[in-house]
Amino acid sequence: MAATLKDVALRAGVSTSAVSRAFTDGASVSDKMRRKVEKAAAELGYSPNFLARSLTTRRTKMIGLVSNNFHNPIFLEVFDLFTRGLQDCGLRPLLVNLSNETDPEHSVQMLQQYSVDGVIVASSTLPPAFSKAFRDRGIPVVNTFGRHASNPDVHVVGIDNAEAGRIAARELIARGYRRVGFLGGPESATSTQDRLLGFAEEIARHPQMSQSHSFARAYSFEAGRAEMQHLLAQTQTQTPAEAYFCGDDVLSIGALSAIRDAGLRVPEDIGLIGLNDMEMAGWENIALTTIRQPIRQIIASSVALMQAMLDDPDRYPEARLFPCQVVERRTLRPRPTSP
Amino acid sequence: MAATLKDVALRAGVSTSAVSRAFTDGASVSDKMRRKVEKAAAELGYSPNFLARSLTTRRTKMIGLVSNNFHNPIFLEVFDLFTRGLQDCGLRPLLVNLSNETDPEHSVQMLQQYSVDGVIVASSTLPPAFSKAFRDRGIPVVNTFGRHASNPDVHVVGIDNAEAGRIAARELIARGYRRVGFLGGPESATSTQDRLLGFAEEIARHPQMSQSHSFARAYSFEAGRAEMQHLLAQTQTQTPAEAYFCGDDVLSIGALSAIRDAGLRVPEDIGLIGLNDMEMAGWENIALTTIRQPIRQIIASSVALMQAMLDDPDRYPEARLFPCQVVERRTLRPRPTSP
DNA sequence: CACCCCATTGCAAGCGGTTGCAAGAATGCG
DNA sequence: CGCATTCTTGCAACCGCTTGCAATGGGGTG
Repeated sequence: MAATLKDVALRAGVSTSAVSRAFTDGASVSDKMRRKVEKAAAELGYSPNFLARSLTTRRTKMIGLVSNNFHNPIFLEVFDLFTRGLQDCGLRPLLVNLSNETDPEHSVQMLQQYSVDGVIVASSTLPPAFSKAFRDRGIPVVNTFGRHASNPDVHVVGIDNAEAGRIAARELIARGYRRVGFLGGPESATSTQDRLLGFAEEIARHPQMSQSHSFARAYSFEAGRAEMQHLLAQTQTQTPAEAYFCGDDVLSIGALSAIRDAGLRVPEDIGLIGLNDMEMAGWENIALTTIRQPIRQIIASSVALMQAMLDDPDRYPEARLFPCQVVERRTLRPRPTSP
Repeated sequence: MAATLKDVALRAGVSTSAVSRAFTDGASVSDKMRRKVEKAAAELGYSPNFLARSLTTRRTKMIGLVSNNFHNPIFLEVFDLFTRGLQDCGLRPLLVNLSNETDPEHSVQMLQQYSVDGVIVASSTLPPAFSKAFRDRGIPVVNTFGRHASNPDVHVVGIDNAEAGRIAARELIARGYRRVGFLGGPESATSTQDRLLGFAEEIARHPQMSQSHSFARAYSFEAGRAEMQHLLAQTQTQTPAEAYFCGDDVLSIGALSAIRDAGLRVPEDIGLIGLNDMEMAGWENIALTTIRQPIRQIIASSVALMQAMLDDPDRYPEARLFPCQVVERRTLRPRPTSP
């Protein structure tokens, strides 16, 4: 079918090694030889087979990109940035969707069988043990959006989720809210746990504050909407919060929709603060006050870290955390003007 | 590093062929042999190297998944469905982001070098010639969301875009609009061209109707919003349309935001009909009337077609088109009640 | 001109598997 | 029990490419 090394060698009247070297930069080849080979290769439309090459070089330049979050639009940007970032380094993402995978171990094995050079786990809802499984098999792994504390064995890039929770809490406190709620993603996600932790801890430091917690079943609009509907339906039995910190913008936007459906106003009746600052958060009819997670930096850093690990797989694991900032729009009431 | 075939053979005291066969289903091996091999393999933690295998079998089970649309949330669902669909067939998507690739030819070559078994081009904004380039190199290709007419050489799965344009036109006509507008995606996209074609053609059949056309620079919220702002700003110099057919829901939603920002109401002042029926279209505060594109079916069919082509690469090219339906919500005024 | 050095080239042995072929083992039949 | 037939198994070549090693040859030096 396609021309092979041997075909080119034959045509150029040289050895296969010569051809191989002509296609390897940094190899020892004379200019004359290279030209001769390139000519023959061009005539045959030859280009080297990466997979055959990888057999001896032990480098496939393929990176497993694993996620289970295909319902949060921010992940479209995540995939965009990752694929472009990897491509720019000459790496190829092998995408793995773990959404309804019963057995993550299966994916670990599969990626190993494809000899990926490394794996990026882009998720905070997959158990830390999953990322570790790669490391245990000697495959470099970066857990983007992961939890650093629980996983000292694995490289983590993301934000300090507990700190993000604290920031949200401080923001609500500063605006004079008293009864606040945490509306998180799945309770099993490390990001949810940590955001809750920081949030609850900070609120608890202020005796005048009261707090309640609830969790959406996924990081998605629908889940956020459903959970908020649920909260609003309970108002007979318990007092609703004056403002909610939602564990992600998608949850906030879902919640916003539920609140408006119920005939309530934001921020007059209920305040909301999200996390991420997704594109939509800035839309006129949403105008979500949120905590901005620096996605571009996080992903650029993840890719750079992966590259570094390809050179030195035994690199000492590190956590790269990026600071978050509040982006004020119009879903929280204004801070009281100082007297 | 990892155990190889030979290691297992040695340990089990059998030939490498035996081990190879034990891991190939349908191969001629006795149960006893298989058990013996499996035992040794388990002890060594062996699993076969797919890439080495592919060298002789000439099947990598990798499928190039190429797109350039990373700003339309519908594509998150597209990726979700594709990755799961492919995984369920034991295929692995190698994701290629062509967003700002200067030279698509480069990607064609790269995918060839990785010996993908086939390529799915999920885009209507890439030139048909791109899909054809794969076919010309003997790589099975499916162009999902592609244009069938212009590309009789390539398998296409999607909708009949011209018909979708006609449906939109009929819908606007039936609701008594007179001055209508087409607000499409990039003019170079085949989907835009065809939707416009059908739309314009149908409108032109009604002498009482007038139409205008404009194009957003991309299929994204921002682009739709910008283009609508532009249209609204022109009202001094020309009469705006009473209703717009937007070439995609993201454009509609962007346009909606621009219209509301301008202090106008939908559908009272301006009507909108979109295309896709993305999740968000159903949200309470959007409630977009739109033409539903059956994404799940389209993608399931694309994957099935790809599978069929792996068995028979010379399969005669076909176009699989799925019908669209209008989903009525609240961005068009009601049909006049019959007298 | 003899000698040494180094850049270039080819040889051949892999990388981790698969597979056609032929020999050996097991099975069925009369 | 003998023989034909079907299963199993191992051998060895090969998939397409890389690379250590040794051989070649050209150029510089004294």
